[in-house]
Amino acid sequence: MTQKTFMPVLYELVRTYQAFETYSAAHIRLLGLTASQFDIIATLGNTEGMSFKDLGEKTLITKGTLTGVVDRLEAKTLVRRVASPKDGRSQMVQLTKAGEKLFAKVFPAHLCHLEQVFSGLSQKNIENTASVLKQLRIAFSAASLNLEEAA
Amino acid sequence: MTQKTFMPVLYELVRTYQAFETYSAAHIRLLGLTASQFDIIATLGNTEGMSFKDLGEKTLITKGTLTGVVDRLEAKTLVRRVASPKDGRSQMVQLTKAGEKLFAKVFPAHLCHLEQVFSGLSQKNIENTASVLKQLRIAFSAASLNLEEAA
DNA sequence: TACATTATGTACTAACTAGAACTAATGTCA
DNA sequence: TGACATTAGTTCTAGTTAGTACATAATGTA
Repeated sequence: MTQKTFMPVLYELVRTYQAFETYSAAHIRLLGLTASQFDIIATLGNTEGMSFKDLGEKTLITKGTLTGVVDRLEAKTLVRRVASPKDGRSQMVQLTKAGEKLFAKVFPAHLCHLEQVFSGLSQKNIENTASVLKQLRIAFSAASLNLEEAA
Repeated sequence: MTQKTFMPVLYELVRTYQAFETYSAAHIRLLGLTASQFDIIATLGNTEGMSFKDLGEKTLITKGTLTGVVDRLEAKTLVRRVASPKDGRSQMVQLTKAGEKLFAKVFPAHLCHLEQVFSGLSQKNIENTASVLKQLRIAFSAASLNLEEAA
């Protein structure tokens, strides 16, 4: 490991993620949304809405950022904030009628766009890729935990 | 493929990249740099410098962004701009003495930090992960090319 | 119950981001 | 050579990003 044999896998991780992001975001932009806005619409679709906390965990958007993105979606009247009846600190975020309508349009369209990427890959290959990525993700989680414990 | 069986692999790609980014950036911040600044310092280390174009391709930073990041590194006197002798449009970016000194310090330190992630993974696993990621990246490139050709 | 701790969301900052419009320099080709 | 297209880098904009500090509300404990 002293040969830094892990560099190629990090290189590929970053390049592949970037390739996904570029491919995906370009299509989302044509639909009139940013990648973050799409993630939120997609996450809220077919739900009763959820708290900022849950929404942030699902979309990987940190809370400070999420406030701003939801502000802009609210300004477009695609989502609304509703005070949680259970917790006075918590705000629920829900799709509006317009948000649901947009979800019904853009979500399938974007899945279709993504699907084309995988037409040349076997089911087995796809499953295997997900599996090895998960192992790598767990290795990062473990390393992060080690740091916290040391602190 | 109509079952959207590719969703798990995209989920893992995004989560794993995010885990890497969070783990890596937290350490880089302790070293007094941002992730982008580190990428540039690391790319320029042990070179004679390179053009904005080459630097952008290696670091995956687009040119508009790169101007700003280099501005800030220049303000810290870690890099300098030098007009290309061959091409009047082109600027070369080089590490200054201070930049080289910082490179010599932070680059090994960060590699060491990253290395710990891979201590629990076999060499074979690491190589395999890089290989399947590359296949996925190529699938994204091919899909992007299809779009360009259609246009 | 009173106090301390924790959790939720917002405000603010510095920085990054891609894209588009722009300037200046280079390359093409008729 | 002259007109045209392309390329390199800058500028500008709207938006995202993480982190920190903060106000408010909920929870745990004495």
